[in-house]
Amino acid sequence: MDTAPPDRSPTLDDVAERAGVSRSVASRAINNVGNVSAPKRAAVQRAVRELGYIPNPSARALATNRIGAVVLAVATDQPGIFADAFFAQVIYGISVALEPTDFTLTLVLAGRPEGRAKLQQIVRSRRADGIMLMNLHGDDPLTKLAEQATVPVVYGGRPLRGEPRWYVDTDNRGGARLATEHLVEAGHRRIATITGPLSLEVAEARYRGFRDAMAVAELPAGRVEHADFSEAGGAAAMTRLLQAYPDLDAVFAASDNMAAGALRVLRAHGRAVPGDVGVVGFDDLQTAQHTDPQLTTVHQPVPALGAEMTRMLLSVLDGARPTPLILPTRLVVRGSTRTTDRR
Amino acid sequence: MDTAPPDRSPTLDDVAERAGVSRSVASRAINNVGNVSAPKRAAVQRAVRELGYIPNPSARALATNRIGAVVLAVATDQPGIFADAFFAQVIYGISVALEPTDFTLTLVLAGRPEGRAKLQQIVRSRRADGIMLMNLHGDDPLTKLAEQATVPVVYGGRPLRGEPRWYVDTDNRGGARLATEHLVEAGHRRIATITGPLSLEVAEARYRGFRDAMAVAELPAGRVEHADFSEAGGAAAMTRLLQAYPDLDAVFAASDNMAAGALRVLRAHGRAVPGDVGVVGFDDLQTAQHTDPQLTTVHQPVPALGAEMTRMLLSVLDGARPTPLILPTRLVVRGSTRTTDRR
DNA sequence: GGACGGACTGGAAGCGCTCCCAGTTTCAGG
DNA sequence: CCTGAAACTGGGAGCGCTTCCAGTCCGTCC
Repeated sequence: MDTAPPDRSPTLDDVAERAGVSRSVASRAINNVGNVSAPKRAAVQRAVRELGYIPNPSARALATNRIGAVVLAVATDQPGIFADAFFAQVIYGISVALEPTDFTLTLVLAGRPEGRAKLQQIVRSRRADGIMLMNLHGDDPLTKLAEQATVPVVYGGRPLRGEPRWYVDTDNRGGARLATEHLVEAGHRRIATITGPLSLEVAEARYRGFRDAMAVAELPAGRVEHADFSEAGGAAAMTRLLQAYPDLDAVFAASDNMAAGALRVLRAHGRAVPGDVGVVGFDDLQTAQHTDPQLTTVHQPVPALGAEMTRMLLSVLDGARPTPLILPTRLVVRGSTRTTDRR
Repeated sequence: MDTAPPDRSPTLDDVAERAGVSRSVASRAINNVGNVSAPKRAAVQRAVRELGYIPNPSARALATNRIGAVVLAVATDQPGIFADAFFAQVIYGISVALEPTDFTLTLVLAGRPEGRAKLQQIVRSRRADGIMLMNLHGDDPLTKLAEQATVPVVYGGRPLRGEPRWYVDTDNRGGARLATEHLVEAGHRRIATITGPLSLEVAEARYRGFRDAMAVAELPAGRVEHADFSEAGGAAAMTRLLQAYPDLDAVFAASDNMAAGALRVLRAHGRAVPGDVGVVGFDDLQTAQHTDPQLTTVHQPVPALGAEMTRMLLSVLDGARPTPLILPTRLVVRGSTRTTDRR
């Protein structure tokens, strides 16, 4: 018997020996780089199959300085951000885009200092070939880390200041504008908005889109409360809005969660939706379909966001120099807004 | 000037040279293994600091055959499973538990064949030191993979058949029992249930808990429809239930999403909740608070599930032999059930 | 004072792979 | 039949780290 010892997984040398070629030829055959004659290539492939050979990634990484991993870093310290499906959907998109490749996804929650340190460690020690960075707040120290990184960084959403070289974003401004225009068309005039935290570019952009539409419609855009994208925050903001502007007849909430909170408060105050007050959200997460009435909202392609970030990063790693990408949004009309002008 | 060339990150040799010791001593000092005198240890630490030395993980992995990564594999092919926050919460728990360690989290969606192949690749090539495996269906081929794996596998939830050596689960049966008992105590007698797919142990366990409680209360447990844990599936099942058992006065749905769907159908059929029909869900995800009325449900500690899986895996990697862990559930009473017996 | 044991040390051998480069073979063209 | 270029091959030098082990140094005890 000359079967390989079963307690050790086969190495490239084993493959080479079995195929009757040198290690270099085996390596070249396996990696599909040139200069291997057809018969030897076939012999190597056969040996690989017979031995069940799998290259050792550590050894390969050591030799090539390429790891075969990308990291998704989410810059948040609040568990709440993981309370809805947004990031799950992003991750899903990334995973699908990564499937046909040999890359692996590493996940880092870079909110709290420990997580940041970890990300820094990963980046500095080259445990990943590239970074996807999401949810940066205005003055986030991660921006610096990203700038100094020796591996490419693709942003998901833009940071508040500066324009990174590579990013994928959603058309937040356009979407917010769409939502507001929809309310205007339905005959609403005293439209309020609940924004997200303005230290987030996405919140800022949606607020700007709201003001764009209001300006075009020549309506006052002063009915504003700020919240934190959460249901509770939305509810609190709605309460404040009702107190400050009891005459409001519509609300554009910059997230579905906040819209859900607003809906709850409106019902508690006896305001009918959409009869008395129209409500539009943003995101089109599952939540939007669970509210009563179901939420008219702006759909953004969340898995596509993850997938496109991944594709962009991979193309950069591949030497390409892609341009930033803005994904489209669209309005999904459900039950929380009237579709016809009643006045 | 004899500063290190800036284009190359410092290696262990650089550290050793600067500290005036040999590479071996430097290595031992850095890894805190014995036989290094105090002054040399201090010298090494100083050199590490001054040079900003970070060990190269690939080289270390190659030499030690330990990678410093664990993988979370989610055995699903439906994007829907990522539509709610469940897995996001698990991931959050894992990340937090991993933070104080040097381990990194790799995520694999092992639903579709490509993903499975990838997981297999990762396991066989030792790209990870251990696996956390979730959401196994009854006859999932991954079970085999897990059995053959040379690295430890911790299950999140039990597989339908067999009892793995290491797992963390939620007390699904007890929770379902709690939920059903609650309905019984509120005076309901014609209680139906909407189960999850019974190829999932979790669905099976919750169904069993329901029957447990019904048996104790000496009530018939035949009002049953099966669904897929989703909102739409829950709605469809509710429709079927109403048709088959128009007299039902309560529903235990095995997930919040299905309960939300049930709620929607009940309202459409003019059944008041909780007046005419009491509804209890399971999970206590965010959804449960967004429905109208808010959902009485069984709370399960999802981040803790992730965290405990992680801790268990790490302890196994550390040589310990922990026993399986069942996390407690508790009933959260909200608006979808009456709290007092009205009859 | 010499021998012995324990604490340290550092040279060197890998871990498994890639890739440079020198050498060999092949073959077309003159 | 010879020459030179092109195609292919395989030896070997790393990549940066851990760890075995033989050796050195020291203090101590008889």
